[in-house]
Amino acid sequence: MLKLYNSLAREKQAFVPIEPGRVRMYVCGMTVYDYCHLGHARVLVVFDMITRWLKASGFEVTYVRNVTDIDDKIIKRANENGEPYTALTQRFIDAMHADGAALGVQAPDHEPRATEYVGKMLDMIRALIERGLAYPAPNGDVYYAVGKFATYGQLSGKSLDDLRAGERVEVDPYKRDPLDFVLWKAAKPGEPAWPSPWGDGRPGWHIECSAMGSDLLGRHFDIHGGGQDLQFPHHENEIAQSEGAHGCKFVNYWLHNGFVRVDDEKMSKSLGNFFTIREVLAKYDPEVVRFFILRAHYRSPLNYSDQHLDDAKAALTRLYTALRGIAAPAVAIDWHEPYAASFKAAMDDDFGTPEALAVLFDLAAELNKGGEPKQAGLLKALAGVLGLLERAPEAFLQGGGEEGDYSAERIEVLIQERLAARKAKDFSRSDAIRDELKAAGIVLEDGPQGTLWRRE
RNA sequence: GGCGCGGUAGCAAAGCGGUUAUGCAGAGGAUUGCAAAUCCUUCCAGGGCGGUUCGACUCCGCCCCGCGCCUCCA
Repeated sequence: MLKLYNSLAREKQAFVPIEPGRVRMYVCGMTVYDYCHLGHARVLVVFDMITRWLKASGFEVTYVRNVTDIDDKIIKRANENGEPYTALTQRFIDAMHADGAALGVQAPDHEPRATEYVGKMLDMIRALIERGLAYPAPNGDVYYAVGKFATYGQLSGKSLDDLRAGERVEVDPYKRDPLDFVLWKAAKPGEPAWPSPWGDGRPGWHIECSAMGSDLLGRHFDIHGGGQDLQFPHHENEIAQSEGAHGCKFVNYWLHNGFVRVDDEKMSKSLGNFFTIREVLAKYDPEVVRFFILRAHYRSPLNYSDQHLDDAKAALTRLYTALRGIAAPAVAIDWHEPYAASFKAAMDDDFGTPEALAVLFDLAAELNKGGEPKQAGLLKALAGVLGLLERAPEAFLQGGGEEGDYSAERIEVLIQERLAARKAKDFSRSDAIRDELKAAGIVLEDGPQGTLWRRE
């Protein structure tokens, strides 16, 4: 039985889908005005892992991850670059897809873009006004009247009074309550705009997810996810909009992943302490990055540093090393088999990937003691559920690092030369060859089946 | 100020009221021409103070420290 931590209830709960056997999940994706950083990588990988586990558990999953392709920062960046905002967003959507694919992230079933849903958003805003939950202001903006939504604050555990006490934003004079948020933003001259009953403008940020979620998954669906920083105000406002406009429960389970940190501080655009996925992939194998992310529990903070990536690489190397030289058969997982059962128990407990990975290491140790090929198949199958160990071991072990002056062919030639030297008991020559390769980051390992090599 | 999360061995990171987490690093041994990989053995824990309990890293309270949200943010 899958249990997951529901931010709305602030506790782990048994997962019961609305429709038996089916899961409908929405995750807030990226605002596309720059390259994705590691924090974005975490959202991509974590919810990919969650989707894979739901599917492995037998659910049919509909996974929606949106793209915010219109907002202030996009307009600003496009103006700075002197290009149409659509050119900017398309470029970074393409980059995001490339980064995600590198990290082994499967494409969501739907990837709606905000600009495609302006009509649906206007419908919702209209409904909110009719229900007395929103009001147009004289400046052409439309605001949500937070005080009219009785349960506002349910997700973030904040009361309106507390929020007012902590208010530190300049108050918009057109808002009836400083905490009211914008649904529709009047366009300034020259800005991208769509026609509306309240004048030309563009949607506020929060309304897009309400509109896209209900359109693709229905007004009431199972899981809504995103980074912890979206819990308030974004997700709180989504609830107010969706439940306000539709008059029914919006989402049953809210999932929030923890931050990636640098020097114990949140990695973020505003702090400027971020590393893009591409920067990291220039130094580390994408699977190492994926492993690094899954090695921590999805709700825990994850500190980024080269040392931690090096650790992840060493750990992943151990798994691939265990599989080396074994013809692993394709195995259909029997979830009653002891290792598989432990793995499942870990994953069913709020997606406990650290413990699930520990099971893989136990299996690898078993394999190293002379286990059967079937166990190698099981190791690959279980790891595959997490999107790991899907390559041939040699491809991982020999693929890392820079090729430099040593191609695989050149290394083979040197190995043969060393072999001949060893046969002739010319150990100084054979050691010289190994030292030469070692200096280039290539390790030789003599075994019963001959000499194997890998890049460090 | 309000609300919330966390402090585990050298580093990273989990579960668990009593039994080896796991990976890397360290020590000893096996193996190896030498190595590497692997195996065996082993060292190193649970911020502080109280409480509950036969027994707490695990539950409760207080304190200290760190972090997050309350403003765009994954």
